[in-house]
Amino acid sequence: MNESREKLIDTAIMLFMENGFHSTGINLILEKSGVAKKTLYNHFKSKDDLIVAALEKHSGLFSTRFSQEVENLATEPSEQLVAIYDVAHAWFSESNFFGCIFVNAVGEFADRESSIRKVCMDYKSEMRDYICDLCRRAHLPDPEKTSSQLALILEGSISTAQVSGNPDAAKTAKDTALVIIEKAIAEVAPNSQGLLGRLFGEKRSAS
Amino acid sequence: MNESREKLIDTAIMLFMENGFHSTGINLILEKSGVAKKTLYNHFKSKDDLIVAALEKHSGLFSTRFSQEVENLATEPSEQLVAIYDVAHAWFSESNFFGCIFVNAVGEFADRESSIRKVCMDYKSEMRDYICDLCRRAHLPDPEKTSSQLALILEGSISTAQVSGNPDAAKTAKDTALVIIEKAIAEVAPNSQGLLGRLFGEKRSAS
DNA sequence: GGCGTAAGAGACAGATTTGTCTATATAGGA
DNA sequence: TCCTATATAGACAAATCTGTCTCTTACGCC
Repeated sequence: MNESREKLIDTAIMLFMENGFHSTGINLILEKSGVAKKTLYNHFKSKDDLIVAALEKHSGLFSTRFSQEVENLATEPSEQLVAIYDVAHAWFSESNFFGCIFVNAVGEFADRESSIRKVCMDYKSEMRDYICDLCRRAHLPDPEKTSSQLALILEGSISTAQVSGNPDAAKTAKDTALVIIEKAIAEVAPNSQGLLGRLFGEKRSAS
Repeated sequence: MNESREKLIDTAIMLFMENGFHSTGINLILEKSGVAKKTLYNHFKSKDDLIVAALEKHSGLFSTRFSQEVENLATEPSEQLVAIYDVAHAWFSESNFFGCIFVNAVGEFADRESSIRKVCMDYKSEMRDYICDLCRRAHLPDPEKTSSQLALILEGSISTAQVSGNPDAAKTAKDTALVIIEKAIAEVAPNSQGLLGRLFGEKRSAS
């Protein structure tokens, strides 16, 4: 149901990612999606309304896809925390990687009260909550703090990969995250070097 | 000399930061700067040309201002590495903080061959080189790697503060950077806990 | 004083933008 | 079969954008 509405949103988010929001005209979205202009304004009040809907759908889709791929790579929560950065590396390597669409959106719509901005804030909270949940299940002593740090590292790798065009920013992020996670684990179990060695030993000797 | 040219660039970069590039029209720049349209196109070939010039000037200005403020806060290179995130916190707290203009620019101009993009890549290299130099002077064992990590953490705090509107992302970044720096120092001098305690002890007990 | 360069002020062209409106076609349910 | 949504197709209005061009003013230099 609402097939044309979904096609509009899907086409729009793709074009917004590639060329930005202001730079992408309504007419291009219509042409690429094969939908009539009347239909667009039948579903959406304005272009901004379409932007909000597109960001909202992408937020949900991306979050679930991301956590799904993390779960595909690892089962233990502590391993999943590290796998985040492997998923990020795969993402950065995609030909249609253009950075975080939500950060890009905030760059174009600075108005702090805009609903566009609100979607972006919500998405970032969601990602941090997801990481926080993993920290909790990994029994890290301060999940709130550690998840803020790990989310910030992920954020940094996205921007760095976007500007430099080099996916290896994810590897730097992984190295950094490992140090943070190791330190957090060491705080709650100072003499569990065996566990650490089993989980991360091969990574540390490789670096 | 070239007073109107500089006024154009200064006005443009301010408006680009606040409202984005495509969203900021030539006419607004002219009105705010009090410069005639003829003069603009006398100095610049096109709007894109003005954008490049504005980004280039801002790159130099911001880099020197940033390192200057770091030097004002600390003298020892190892302390300066940490002070970076205090300077960042002050920056995030400014009323006219709109994230990293270079990341925002890449978000709007995805073309990898564009000269706009090139300026952004050069700026990020410059910042990393600056941090790398500090790492070297702090005698950290692997300045290339550590500076990549510290630059990535800084990058993450910028995006996070931009989207959330909360300057405290700089504090999270500082905590994270401290762990990375401590670990790097521990590698080159495993039993210098006294030095570490003197440098960072009060920070650790506060966290 | 005269001259030439640079800038102010803004009309104008041409392209492009968002959004509205009309006319037409199509598909599903009563 | 007919009726009601919903879709297409696209002309059109009104605003806005970049970039050009003309006319006038002002300032520095010889």
